[in-house]
Amino acid sequence: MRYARIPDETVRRLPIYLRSLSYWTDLGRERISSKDLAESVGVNPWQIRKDFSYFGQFGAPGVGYDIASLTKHIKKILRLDNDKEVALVGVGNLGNAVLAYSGFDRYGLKIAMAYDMNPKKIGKTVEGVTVEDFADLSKLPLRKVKLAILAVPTGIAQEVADRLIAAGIKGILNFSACHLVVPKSVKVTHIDIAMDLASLPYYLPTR
Amino acid sequence: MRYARIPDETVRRLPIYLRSLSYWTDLGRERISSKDLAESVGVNPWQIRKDFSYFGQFGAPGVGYDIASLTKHIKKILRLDNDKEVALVGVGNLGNAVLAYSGFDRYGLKIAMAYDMNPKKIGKTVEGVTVEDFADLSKLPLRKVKLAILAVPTGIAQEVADRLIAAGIKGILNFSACHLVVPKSVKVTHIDIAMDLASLPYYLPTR
DNA sequence: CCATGTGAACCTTTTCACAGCG
DNA sequence: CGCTGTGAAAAGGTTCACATGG
Repeated sequence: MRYARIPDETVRRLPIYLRSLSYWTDLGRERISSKDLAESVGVNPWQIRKDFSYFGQFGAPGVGYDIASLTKHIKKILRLDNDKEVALVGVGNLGNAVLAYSGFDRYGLKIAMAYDMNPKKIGKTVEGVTVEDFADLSKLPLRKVKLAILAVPTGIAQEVADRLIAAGIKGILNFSACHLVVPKSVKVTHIDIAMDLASLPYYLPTR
Repeated sequence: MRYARIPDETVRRLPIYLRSLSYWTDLGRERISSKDLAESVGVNPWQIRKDFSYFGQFGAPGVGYDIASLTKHIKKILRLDNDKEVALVGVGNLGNAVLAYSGFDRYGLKIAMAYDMNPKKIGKTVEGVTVEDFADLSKLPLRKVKLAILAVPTGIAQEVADRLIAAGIKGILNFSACHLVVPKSVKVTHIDIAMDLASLPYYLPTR
């Protein structure tokens, strides 16, 4: 069943594997078994083997997976093989945290530009990125950026999203507390910190 | 099938409904149909009706749902009916953003204390919360806090998680880039910004 | 008549068991 | 013999169609 449709859940897990593989690479390891990889990411070994089976044969039976080639292949599947620039919109508290975050390199992702509407912020350089005027969003197509991180107040999120899409953005990581209405050709991933926290109490022991 | 085991996916969606309901409440609306609610959160009407059916009968056929009583009931299901205090560990860029985030009230959640190991930060007050010494984590049980947000560097995340659990924490929102190993009685929700961004390119149009 | 509640069908994902290969 | 790859079974979730009730 090689290269058949890959389940969404598998796609969601691939970056997790990638993160762990980069960890093992840093430690100088060359091969890893589904069992060891499973343990380090917190899933079952057969889940991992099944996931990898969707995109061909990889491991050597009796030996395991070659970390370097597995990494390369997962990156290709996820289209992370070429470095990608990402635009950040909204340089408030959260935007600053995103700019300071160091975990993007591993995936070949780079926050290459930042936008804000506050005149006091425009022109300043944060973490090596100069904050540009929100009004210049329309010039985005020139830079061929396809991904954006939306870290603006909820009230203007939809409007900003519309403008991002008009500027050619095809993938949005949305931090604001609202559902975005977008064309089918645009993929939105949503992070709502409060919401994630809100589902925890349900799982707390009742006592 | 009332009050039978509620699917995890339904539990995950309940806070989304809650968020939308609070929006409609603010607008002064009293009743809402599954169709309207569905539209405002981006799911199907029958999904919503099915979700609600797990915990009893609510709506009035031909009329819709009473927003106030529905809100109350969802909060009860999620155990958000009593206000809950949350401990934040790690007051770096991300920790600051979490402290400044205003979306917790809606769920009856409140970041009531913050911890850091940096002497320069200890004692300072950020967003009304005074940063305490990391070493005082062990005093946490006295405050009956069950939830914590982990916003520390990846390298020390597991160690800090162990200490949180030792201090009686039962639910952790983990922002660090690693899988936490915890006892079954502890629930961990994981947010990895880079990882969420990393799965977007897969869904980009190939052209 | 309109909108809910739900059994049944359908689809997706996970788990299992084991064949196959170095 | 150890570990991968995979069909098949089981579980979990979504969609549908329609009975029901104000």
